[in-house]
Amino acid sequence: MAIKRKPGPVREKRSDSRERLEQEILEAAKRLFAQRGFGGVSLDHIAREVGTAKQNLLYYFSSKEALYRRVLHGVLDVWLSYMAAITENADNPERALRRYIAGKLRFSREHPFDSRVYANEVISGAPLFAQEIRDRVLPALQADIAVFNQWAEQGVCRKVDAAHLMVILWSSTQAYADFASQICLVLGKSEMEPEDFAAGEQLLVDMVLRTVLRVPAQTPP
Amino acid sequence: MAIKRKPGPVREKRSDSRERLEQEILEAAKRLFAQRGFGGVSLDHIAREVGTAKQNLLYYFSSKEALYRRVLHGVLDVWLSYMAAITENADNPERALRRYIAGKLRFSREHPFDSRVYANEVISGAPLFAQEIRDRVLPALQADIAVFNQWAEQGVCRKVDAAHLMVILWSSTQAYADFASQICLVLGKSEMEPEDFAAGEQLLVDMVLRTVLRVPAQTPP
DNA sequence: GTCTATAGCCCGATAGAC
DNA sequence: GTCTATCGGGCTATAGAC
Repeated sequence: MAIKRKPGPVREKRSDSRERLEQEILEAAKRLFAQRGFGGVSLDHIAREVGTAKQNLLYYFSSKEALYRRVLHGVLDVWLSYMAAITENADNPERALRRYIAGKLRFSREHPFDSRVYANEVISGAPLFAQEIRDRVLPALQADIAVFNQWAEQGVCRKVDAAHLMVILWSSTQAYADFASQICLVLGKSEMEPEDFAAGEQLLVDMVLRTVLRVPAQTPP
Repeated sequence: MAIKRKPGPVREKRSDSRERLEQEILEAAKRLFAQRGFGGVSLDHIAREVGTAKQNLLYYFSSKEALYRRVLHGVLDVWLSYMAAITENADNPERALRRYIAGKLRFSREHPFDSRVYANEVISGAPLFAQEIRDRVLPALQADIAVFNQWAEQGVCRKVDAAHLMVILWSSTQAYADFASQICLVLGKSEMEPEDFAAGEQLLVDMVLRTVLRVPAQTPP
């Protein structure tokens, strides 16, 4: 049966398994880079984690740095996918802020390794990442800032320094992933539970709404 | 003159120069560990930075890890020295919070490398540092939390989740050191200036006082 | 696509002259 | 205390058999 040897299905199968292994490599690399940083991880570590040899990693990725860049790129995809709440709810400041904070905290809970890889790279001065941050993160942040300023102009919100508000929102939500080990020590737990994220979210939402909204719309004393 | 050869002065001189070089090594190591993490720095890098050979580093410090531990210990000394504002002003919540935030932001501005070394270590799960955090940071944090709860009991402040408030204060102030490269991109500057720290401080103080104090005591609309 | 083998380099650490 | 020399090992990356 010639059909079995047709390029189509065969290529597809190969491509599928190739893609699956590639994905496994990227996941393992992400976890290790998150924990030890680029310089603290060897291709050998990553290869052992996925049960193959390091030479195979260099078949799928042209170099260690190329692998790291692919990890960074994927991290940014995930990061950005959690950040659209403000522009999507530009007609409703309270809902926009609530959803933005909830989304960023969900990102920290569901993707702690992505968060830490991103943090490591930014702390290092983003040597390999500055351009991608400029091209993909900055436009999103500036759109958010524009929405804040629009709210202030329309008089529906108090005028706040939107750039610094974004810094505070971004860093405090990200802390629940990046600094989890320290938060656990403070809370006296071995790992954070859903109610801890909920408590952080409630406080942060409270702080932001009190500061930004003209009409106090929420929580009891 | 035998006095010149007396052990006292000679030892003191040797000890002084030894201490000076030791301090130079620690400073250079701190800067490099802050930027690249433990695994991303070699003894050679550090030695070149202070103009000596790596073998000399191993004369002053018994191993790379021992050097790193000494850096961490020094970082914690500095970090803690900026954190006493709350317990020192337990009689005046507004002043305590204003000074705490100002102090932590001053730490970020004056000691960005210390801040980043600390952040790197915590992101990695604090493998070498958990004990020292438990022994030195936790007591300070718990004392602060106790002061918050005391304020709430006395009725001078609203009841807030003090642990999560500390997380937000800590992470957002630290962001001005750790994530400076990204904040600069957002602000469109090559480096942050005093007025940027002032703007962040003003917003954060505003948010915290609005949330914590019963009597709105400060800023205009 | 996955193996073995290996080139070529850099690493942390030690030994010993001075 | 600082130097040269060097060990043993791990590193990224390449070459080539299968």
